[in-house]
Amino acid sequence: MENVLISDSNSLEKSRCAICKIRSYSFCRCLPEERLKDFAKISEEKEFEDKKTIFLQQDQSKNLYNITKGNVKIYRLLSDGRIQIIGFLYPGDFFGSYKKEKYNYSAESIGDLRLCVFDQKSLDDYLEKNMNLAKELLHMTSHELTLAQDRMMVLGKMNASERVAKFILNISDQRLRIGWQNNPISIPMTRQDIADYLGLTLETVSREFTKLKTANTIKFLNPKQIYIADRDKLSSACN
Amino acid sequence: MENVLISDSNSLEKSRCAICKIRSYSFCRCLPEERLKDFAKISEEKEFEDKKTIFLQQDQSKNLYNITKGNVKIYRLLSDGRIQIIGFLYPGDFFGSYKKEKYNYSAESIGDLRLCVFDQKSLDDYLEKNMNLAKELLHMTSHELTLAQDRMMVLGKMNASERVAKFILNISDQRLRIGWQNNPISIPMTRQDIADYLGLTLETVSREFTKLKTANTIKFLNPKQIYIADRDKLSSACN
DNA sequence: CGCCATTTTGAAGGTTTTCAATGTCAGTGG
DNA sequence: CCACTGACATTGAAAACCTTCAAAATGGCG
Repeated sequence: MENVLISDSNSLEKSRCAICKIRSYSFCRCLPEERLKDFAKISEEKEFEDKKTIFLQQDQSKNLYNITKGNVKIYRLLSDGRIQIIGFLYPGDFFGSYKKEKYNYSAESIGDLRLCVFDQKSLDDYLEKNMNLAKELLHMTSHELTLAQDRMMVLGKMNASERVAKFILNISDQRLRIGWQNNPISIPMTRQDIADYLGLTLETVSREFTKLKTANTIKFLNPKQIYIADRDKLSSACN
Repeated sequence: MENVLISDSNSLEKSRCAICKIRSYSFCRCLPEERLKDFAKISEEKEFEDKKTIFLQQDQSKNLYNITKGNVKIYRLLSDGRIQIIGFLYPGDFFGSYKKEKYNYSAESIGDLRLCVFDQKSLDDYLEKNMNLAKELLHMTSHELTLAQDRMMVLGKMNASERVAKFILNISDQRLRIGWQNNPISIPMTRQDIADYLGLTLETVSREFTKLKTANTIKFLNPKQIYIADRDKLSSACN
């Protein structure tokens, strides 16, 4: 019975997009309700377990992805194995490539993950008929560029204490952005991941965490759960 | 007589854009010839001397800029005066902000500069009627993001020798991109600027230049003119 | 409860920075 | 014509910060 309702009536059928909880944080928020049904058709949802590769930098790019649940780390490798984590992505974040070329980075799940997968061509065709969506993507990409520039400052000019302090605040802010509590914050990635993100070693990251703990700026509920005890001190610690 | 021709005949009048030498390297390359005349009307060309501020980070953003001649440095400041140069821009490069908010960085001329200045609103309106332009901007912004991610790798994981080697190659590549000779390359910025771009001190940059010179990888025609003697060695030095 | 991965802590070492002095070059004036 | 000036670049030595290598501690999970 329910099957029948879901699969045929126009008025009663709710598309995957219509009931999507993170739509208001995604690029698709710019679409009017009546477009959601056909928009849902140009993507499919996929699930990934922890530490699964979504694509590698050297792969021929075909898709674009939107996170609906979980976290993704995107990273680059140097030929000798050195790694730089470009970013940790959250629900609502968008990644992949618009152009038929190699990807610019590799992408891997952190914890359980759910993604909307778009085909490059299908999305490009859809843009053609939906100027709003093209503009929204431009604004989002432009905003990502801002974040990337922020990270240049961190990686180029900040010392270890400042980097770690800023990292914690960034996580907190990002959680707030998608409507999660921003104080006891969970750190889903390992110390090694944090180090590769901040351009430090895991030992340095650990030492800086300890310093912040000793200064009563933060508390560790456990190694992956941080309570920010003094946000002002944390803010002033990252300049 | 010429004035008359320029100001009235539709068939004979050449718009500023129609005769623009760097159009093929700019976002406006995606416009068909017949659109150039009205496109030229939504921007005006401005000139700047060396070391002139185009805008500051804290300014309310109003404009978008396209370089038609010369170089621009875009940078961010920390409250204690530390500076990070986000990028050195070349003819054909596009900068500014799409949104009515603060700029994300400050911009300053390096040497004599000429810019096409666009009003945010006018360009946005123009996009509405020219999907191509919106897509082109999306692709260019997306490409900039790739470059920014490249720089995260440099700033986060590369040592001083690698950073300087990569810097020289980047300059060389960028010149090639806009059709300039890519071997004796001129370095328009100071050692301090290079240091602030690479997250190093000017002394370290100078020392690394000396090392490359001693290894016969590069030659200095003068402090601002570099001849790449061994491109392979330079390439392998940055990875 | 014990294992194993992860994290923390310790000590030595290295790369880059900092502080200081010297060198170079173009422009200016005697 | 040459010395002087000031901005920029190079070189040197000591110090700082982060890394490296090593060991101990912690915590999650069977």
